[in-house]
Parts: sequence; C-alpha cells; structure tokens
Amino acid sequence: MKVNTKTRYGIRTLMELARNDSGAGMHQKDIAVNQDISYKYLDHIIAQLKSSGLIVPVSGRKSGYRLTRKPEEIAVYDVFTAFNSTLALLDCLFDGELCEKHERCAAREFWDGLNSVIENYLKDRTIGDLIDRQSALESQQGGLAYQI
Amino acid sequence: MKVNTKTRYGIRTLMELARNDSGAGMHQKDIAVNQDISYKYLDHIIAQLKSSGLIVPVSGRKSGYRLTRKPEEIAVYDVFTAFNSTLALLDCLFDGELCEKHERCAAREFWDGLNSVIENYLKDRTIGDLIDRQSALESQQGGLAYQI
DNA sequence: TTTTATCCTACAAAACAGATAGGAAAAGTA
DNA sequence: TACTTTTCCTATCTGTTTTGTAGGATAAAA
Repeated sequence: MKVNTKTRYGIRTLMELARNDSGAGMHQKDIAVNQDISYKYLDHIIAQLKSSGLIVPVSGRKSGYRLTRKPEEIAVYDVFTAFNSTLALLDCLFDGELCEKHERCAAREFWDGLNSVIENYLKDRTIGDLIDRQSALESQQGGLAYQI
Repeated sequence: MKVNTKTRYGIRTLMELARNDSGAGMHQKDIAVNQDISYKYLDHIIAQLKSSGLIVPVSGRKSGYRLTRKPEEIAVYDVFTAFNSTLALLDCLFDGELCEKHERCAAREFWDGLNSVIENYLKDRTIGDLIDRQSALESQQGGLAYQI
C-alpha cells in the first residue's frame, strides 16, 4: 500500500507553484529543476494536473503554469483524485456489483471505514497548509526543501 | 493505493478460524472452500500467518489450524504487518537516510500523519470486532458471508 | 499401507510503476 | 520573417510486484 510518485510529485508541483506567487507563471523546466523531478516525467504530471483543472498554462508576458485556485482552496484530496481514478482501497468498495455479499460483509465495512478515514484526512488538508508548514520548517532551520 | 489480496485473504482466514470455534481446528481445504480462496494460493497465506505466529497447526484428534490468540486480541494491524513488511505509504517515512531533507519536509510530515491515522485505525480494530459485526449482519438478513 | 494434509520451492502470466523518447504544434523572440 | 523554446501528445521500455499455479517431499491420519 504505497502512494505513487505521480501523486507525490503532483503535490510538490502544486506547492512549487503556490510558493512562487510572484505574479508570473512558472515553466516546466523550473519546476523540474527546483523539485528535482525528471523533466520528461513531469510532462505526465503536468498533463494530469491540467486536465484535472488544477493548473492552467498562461501565455504572454509572465507565461508559465499557474494554479487555478488559491492554495488554501486546493485540498490534497483534489490532487490525489487527479492521479488515482478512485480512492478505493478495494475495488468492491465503490462497485457493489462485484460481490453479491456486498451488503452483509463485515470485512468490506471495515475497509470502507478505513477508506473514509483516509478520505477525511486528505480533504482536511490543503496545499496552503503544506506551504505554510514548509515555511515554518524552513525559518526554523534554514535551507529550502520539501522533497520526498 | 490498494490493499493486496494476501492481506485481505489473511484477515478472512483468521475470521474463518475465529468463527469456527468448535474446539476443533480447521483444515486448509475447508477454509479455502468456505472463503472461496484458491486452495493453492491459500498455501502462501497460511505459511505467512504461521510464520507470523498468528495461527498454529495442531495434530491429533481435532487437528487443523487454530488461532494462537483470542480473536479480540488480534488487531487487524497484526495481520496487516504479517503481509506488508512495513506500513509505510512512502519509503522515506521509515528511512530518514533516503532523503537529506527528511527533517524539514512538510510533505513528508503530511504523509507521516496519514500513515499514523491508518495505523491507529488498524490497531483499534480486532478480528473479534469483525466477527461480531459479521454475526450482527447475518442475524439481520440471514445468509453467511464476509467475502471481499 | 493407503490416503490425506501439510509444507516448501520454483515458476509464470498479468498488471503496474516509473520512467524515457520522439516529434508535432504552439508560443515567444530576434 | 526565421528561429528557438516551450508545450503537448503518444508510444515504448524496463523492472517490480501481484496473483496466482505446479510439483513434489514430508508428515500425519485412517
């Protein structure tokens, strides 16, 4: 049970954009360098973030990618669902048809409960929270990093 | 982010043993049939449960596999760790050496927090809870099943 | 002694993760 | 305009993990 790298990189990409709130957008190249993510791999991450409506490329002066919402309005849950078709620990959680015992299965209920706990955790925390915490960490110790 | 089938089957195997508390042990064949798990695949599940000390094979009259502890003393967490080397959503959570930014990484803290939430959920629920709930479900609606 | 059950190791198909590669299209720049 | 850079799209590759199956040795039960 691991979180995939796309989700993790996606979060870091949004954090990068959220921090760099200088008015100008940010280019893929700079995100890749700052976050130490392969430039080409980032292609996929960005495509996904874009099609999920979390970021948008702007052109003209100050071109680059930008967040479509304020960091404090982007729940980590939104990023997660952008990279994972469903947040379902088991397929049968969201698809009752898969098992005729769906309605009277204590195990399914158990996993469903865990699923909810995870979902709530992800919904309760935003990209804004993350960059705030990152700033706090950095002012404590210096250095700049929120790499995983 | 899925739970693997071995963990799920492992839980169901323990539930099966916990229910069948007739004094006699239970044979692999019967577990396989009752839980609709491939007999041969169950080999691996059982081996793992055994080496984790959760079940033990007994011989003589009333032979078969038995739980080594009471159902209410087996946390689902114990089963989970039997089938997953660590409960770590990310490798860097348990291995600070993997990333020099470990101590000042808001993202890592975030995942760490989620990890704890999951861990607590798994530790707070036992096989005993699951079979109690299953009994309740079955007495409500009849039928017997806790398959995933 | 025959049958059945446990135990152990090897193998294999399929799915998935984590990337890399190439180039078309669009945008920026001189 | 010409050229350079950046974005965007699709295909491919490689390794690992998952989900099993297979075969047989060993031990136990009938």
